[in-house]
Amino acid sequence: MRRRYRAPMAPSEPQRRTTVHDIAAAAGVSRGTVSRALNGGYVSAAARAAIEEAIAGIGFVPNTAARTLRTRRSQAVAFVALGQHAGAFADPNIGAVMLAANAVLSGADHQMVNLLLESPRDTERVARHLSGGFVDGAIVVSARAGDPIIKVIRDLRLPAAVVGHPPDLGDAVPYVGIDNETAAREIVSRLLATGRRRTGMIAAAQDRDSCTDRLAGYRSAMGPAFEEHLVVRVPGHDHRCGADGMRLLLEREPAIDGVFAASDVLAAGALEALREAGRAVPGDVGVVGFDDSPWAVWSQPRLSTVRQPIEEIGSAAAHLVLRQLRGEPVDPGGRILPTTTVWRDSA
Amino acid sequence: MRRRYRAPMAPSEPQRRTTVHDIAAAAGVSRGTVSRALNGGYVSAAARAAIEEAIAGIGFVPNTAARTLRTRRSQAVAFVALGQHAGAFADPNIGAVMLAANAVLSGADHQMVNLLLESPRDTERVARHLSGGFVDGAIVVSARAGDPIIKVIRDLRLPAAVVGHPPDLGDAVPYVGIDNETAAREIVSRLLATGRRRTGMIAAAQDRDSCTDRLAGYRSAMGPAFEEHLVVRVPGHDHRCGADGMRLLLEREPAIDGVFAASDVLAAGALEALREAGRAVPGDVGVVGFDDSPWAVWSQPRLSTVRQPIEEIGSAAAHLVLRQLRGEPVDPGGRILPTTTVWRDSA
DNA sequence: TTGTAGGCGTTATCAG
DNA sequence: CTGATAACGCCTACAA
Repeated sequence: MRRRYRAPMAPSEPQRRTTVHDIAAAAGVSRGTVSRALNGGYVSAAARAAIEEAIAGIGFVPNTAARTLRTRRSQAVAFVALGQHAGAFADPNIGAVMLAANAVLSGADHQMVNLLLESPRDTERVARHLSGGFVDGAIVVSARAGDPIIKVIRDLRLPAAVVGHPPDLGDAVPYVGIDNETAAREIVSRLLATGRRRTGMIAAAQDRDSCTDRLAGYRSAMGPAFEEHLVVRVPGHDHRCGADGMRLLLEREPAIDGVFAASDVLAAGALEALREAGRAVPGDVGVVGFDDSPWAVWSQPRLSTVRQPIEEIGSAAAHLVLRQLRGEPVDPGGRILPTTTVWRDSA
Repeated sequence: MRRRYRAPMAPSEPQRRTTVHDIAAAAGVSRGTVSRALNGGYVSAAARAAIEEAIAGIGFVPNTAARTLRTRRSQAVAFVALGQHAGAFADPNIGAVMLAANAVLSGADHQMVNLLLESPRDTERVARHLSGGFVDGAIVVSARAGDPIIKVIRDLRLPAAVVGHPPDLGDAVPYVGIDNETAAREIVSRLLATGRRRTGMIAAAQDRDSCTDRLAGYRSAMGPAFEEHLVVRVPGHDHRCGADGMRLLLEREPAIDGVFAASDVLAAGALEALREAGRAVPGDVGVVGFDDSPWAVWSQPRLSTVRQPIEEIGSAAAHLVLRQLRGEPVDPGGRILPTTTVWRDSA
């Protein structure tokens, strides 16, 4: 039952909102008293009651901008995601980090604001936001070497924490992450221990520390058996890249019997290519991934992979920022959290 | 090469930042002139040059809080995601909407601020943020009937747009979405046209309009053939729910030869259950999904599904808010964007 | 074209 | 315990 005509909505003129002033007048006290009542200072029971009644009656929400201006604190922390091309927020890892960080910040009564960086134009505007007192601190995820936003944060001395550690990070900003190299070495070693003779790797673009480190771990596990042509590099993290990478690997080394993919989604793509090629997994070829993402459990067969303590990473980053906000000293450098190898059916 | 000892970072005392005042002094002009130079007013070439030099020399970023307080505009728009339990931001649909909205807002030099709502505590704080002049407008995604944040926005008369339309939305907030019912009817009809006799549906929890509408579309396509026991309801959108739902359906109706899943991820789960049960897809059972998400193309076989114009939805929502911000009247009610049926291999 | 001054809504200081 | 009063940093009449 759709109405035939609906008047366009009036151009929204921001209605005047009630202020401390109004509350003070309604309650018959001074603005100072209202402010103290709100922020937990000494206020007589009578005054407090009058103020609460006034607020209940005419409603009141403190103006954030004014409060921020005065106190120099916004009670907000930025969650900055460097999203190149596609959705950084769509990455399940980042989503989980975000959720965990939000929970911690929320508990400390801080608002998490997500800032998405995609274009240079974004960078500039986000830099302005960070500099302009919009937030008290920042958590940065998926930064690459040379990301300008890191420099902005450092110059600003904005309390911050970085998830992962871009090579050029330095000591000015603490970070939290995992030991990608060791984790990769462990799972590859385990794969080799299942009797594989020719094990390759599907590696991703090398502009992020996690990628180089995982490759290093593979190399170290392979030891003298390492051969350059067993490593294919793919541009992105999607299953098509994984499939293409696997096909290339099969071409280069038809006798391949093991594959380490730099992420589960790549491994899932590899499974597809192997299926096409008529190779059995794990019979003919053992496959392992990284991340323990939804792909890992939905794949056929389910992937053996490395689980990162994502939630812990998110909350550690949040705590790192909060600690700085409270003025407590924090050790520079990184917090490395432990990973676990999850052994399933693909190897 | 790890240093053995690193001094803890000094508790960050927010350094004093340079203000218009400083720039004015350095450039030998008044604060008013500096402000005008920044905001495009009449300024002599000489003054402008001096000001720019001063800024280049000592650096300057306008204080957002002060500017917001004065102009009553924050140049920021909230992207509010009602994330129940798990990551709303992990949902690829929401991620894509977000990206598209960000692109539009970014082009209009507005900052998109993501606000994540999970707990009641979040709701309260986010309401405060929206009310407190932190943002000029809001885009709301995945709201359900009765979500308190909608009421907050309505009461505030905050320029906003809702993605999807919770049943109790009313006319105060414009929305943008798709016609779930028609889209569902179309794809189910097409499935039926492949000669299926017993077609069931895996439906999700009914607290969201999209779910009820998709169910309605299925029902309408089925016509007199509709039977209550052919519909199973599952609590969430993950592939396990899909698999469980499919198993239940097989149990209730062993002769089933068609399934409409309310989302691709559910359909993917259904495929798994069908594989277990030894049913061929699409030979024995035809399966269709909804969303055209990554699941659809990675499944074996690839899913026939409904594609939503996600990017258009995101940018339409952003434009809706921007238009209100510019004071232009907008028609209340909804913008319904067209969907397309994507026919692949699963039916 | 430029300088001056008032005020946006809060909180904090300081007398009462 | 409470009430004035002065900032916080910026923009914008208004006057020069």
